Amino acid sequence: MQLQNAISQSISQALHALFGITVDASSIALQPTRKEFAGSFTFVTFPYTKQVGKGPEQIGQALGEYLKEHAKEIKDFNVVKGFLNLEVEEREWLRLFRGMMADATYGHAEPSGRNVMVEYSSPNTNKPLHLGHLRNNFLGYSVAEILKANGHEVMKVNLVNDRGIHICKSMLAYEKLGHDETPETSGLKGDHLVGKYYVLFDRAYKEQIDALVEQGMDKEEAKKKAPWMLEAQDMLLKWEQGDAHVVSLWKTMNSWVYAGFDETYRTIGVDFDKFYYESGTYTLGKELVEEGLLKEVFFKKENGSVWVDLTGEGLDEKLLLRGDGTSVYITQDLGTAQLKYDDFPYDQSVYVVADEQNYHFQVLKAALKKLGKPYAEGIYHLSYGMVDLPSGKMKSREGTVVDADELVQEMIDTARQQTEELGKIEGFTPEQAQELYHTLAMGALKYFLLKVDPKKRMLFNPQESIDFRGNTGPFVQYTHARISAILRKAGEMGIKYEPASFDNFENLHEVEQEVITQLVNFPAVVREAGNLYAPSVIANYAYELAKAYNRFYQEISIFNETDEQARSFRIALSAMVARFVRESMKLLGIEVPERM
RNA sequence: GGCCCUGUAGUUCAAUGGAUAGAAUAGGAGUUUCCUAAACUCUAGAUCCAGGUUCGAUUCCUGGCAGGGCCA
Repeated sequence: MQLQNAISQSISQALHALFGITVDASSIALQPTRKEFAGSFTFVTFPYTKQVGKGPEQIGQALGEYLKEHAKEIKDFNVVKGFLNLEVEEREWLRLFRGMMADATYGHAEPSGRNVMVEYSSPNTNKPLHLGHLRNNFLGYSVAEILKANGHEVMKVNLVNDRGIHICKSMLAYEKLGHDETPETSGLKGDHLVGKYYVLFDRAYKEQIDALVEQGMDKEEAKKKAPWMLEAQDMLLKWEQGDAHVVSLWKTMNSWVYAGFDETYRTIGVDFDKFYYESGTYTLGKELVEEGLLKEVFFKKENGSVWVDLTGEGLDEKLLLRGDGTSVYITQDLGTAQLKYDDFPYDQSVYVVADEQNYHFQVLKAALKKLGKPYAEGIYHLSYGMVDLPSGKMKSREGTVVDADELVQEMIDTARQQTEELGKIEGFTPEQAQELYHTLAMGALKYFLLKVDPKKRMLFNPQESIDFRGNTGPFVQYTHARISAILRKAGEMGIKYEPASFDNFENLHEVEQEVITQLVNFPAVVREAGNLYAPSVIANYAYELAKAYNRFYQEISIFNETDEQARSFRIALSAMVARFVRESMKLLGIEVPERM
């Protein structure tokens, strides 16, 4: 990065010296040179033709000559149309390379002094996690890691949706049909056990609706009048009144679910600094509504309901509190935003929530702004699209969901099968092999879900989507394993590769320079990923780096090299690639194996 | 009906307004006495449509079309 800044500076000077125009160096953008042309960085001259009063080629030529003469970093140049391609001196690449070797925190920003809260996962407690939750969890965890690397203080929180009609449905079905079965007696993971009763409720509920419709009732009416629905609603009421029996059942069933979630979270490698529970937050927000009325930014309608007028913001009028004084979703979200801010005064609050809530978050942010809350501006909805299956949309009630636990297990089985077919587990203990399968499975899955722009819907094909070849997690992991083998061998042979061991080395191969170019990009990539909340930027980088290295690995021999300086340099280069691959993958929540 | 998001090779994904639109996979042709072939090399194949802004548009604007979502 310092290299690009230096070159931009030189171009700025050249523009002034040659043409007498003043262009700030920070506004001079360089782009990577396309690989069919010689050079590393390209400066586009088209935008300056009017100011300078010369043609794009002329400007390029003049700039190139000036830079070759005056800028010590520039070795040579060529001009193609309005594109000035600049070649960088080899010793400059090596200087940069030595610089990153000496800097253990290369790519990590200094502490920013900013607090960022990242809320993600936020499951319902009536059923187990599915594929869509995995996208959420991986995104949230990765974004948190990326923000940390950008120097922010990060708090990861999980707002568990542990109350409401949905959990009452599971509870009711359990009371009717459960026969006191427990995770222990059934052998089912707690969240799956509770999920089973959610499905059973739905099945019975549908039958009851059908029966009522057959008796001549209107379908909408039947949905409201079905006996189990009435009972579930009654149960919710009792829960709110603190009924001992209902609360006790609720606690028991939730504890099963939490045990199940804990296990899944551990398996997929995500964690949280703090949990919030909706049962503790659902009454919040009413004070803020009152505050809004006092400040006259909210208003009351005749029936007593409270609204906010957001038509000035391009939104609608939005209900904040019902006429009978009961909350709607947005009410508690207002209160929870305040609670979170009181707990951890944040500059940014990231909500990792599916894109069906886009409108909801616009309203939340706008309403908090109306209230004049200092934290409103920092609210950011990290919206992501659904994960579709080849058969279409996942629907939990129709049983077309991909269960998270099952999917992870299938991935592990696939990893085992592939590894065994390739005969790659010689010398592994059974425990090591198991660990490797898990690492590969999670690497494939996380990489697959994170390499895509979050806001796009994505397609998941269980048969085809998870590959271990090409642009995949295991490809990147494989690169790390290869390098690990090289470093082990270097260790066995007692070969040193600290900077002093290649002091006089200077003849860089093209592929070696390519690799260094990728390495140099690392800090800018981390920053960009942080600014955009985009793990995909990191994933693409890790892939490009691994690919550049594999090309190098294929073309250039390390241990057959007779020049000791060159050999040491190549080992050092490999070690640096391994380091950035490891760090990039860590930002995605993916581990890398020493061998595979 | 109003608002929001998305449309790129057969398929799954890339591309701060820049060059001949990149990858992967599937297809075709190769690379193994040499550090791990889960790799590498070559080949063929795409911007939903119509306008506009610009030296230059996959990208920005307008209007369609298609898919998805939200609000009544």
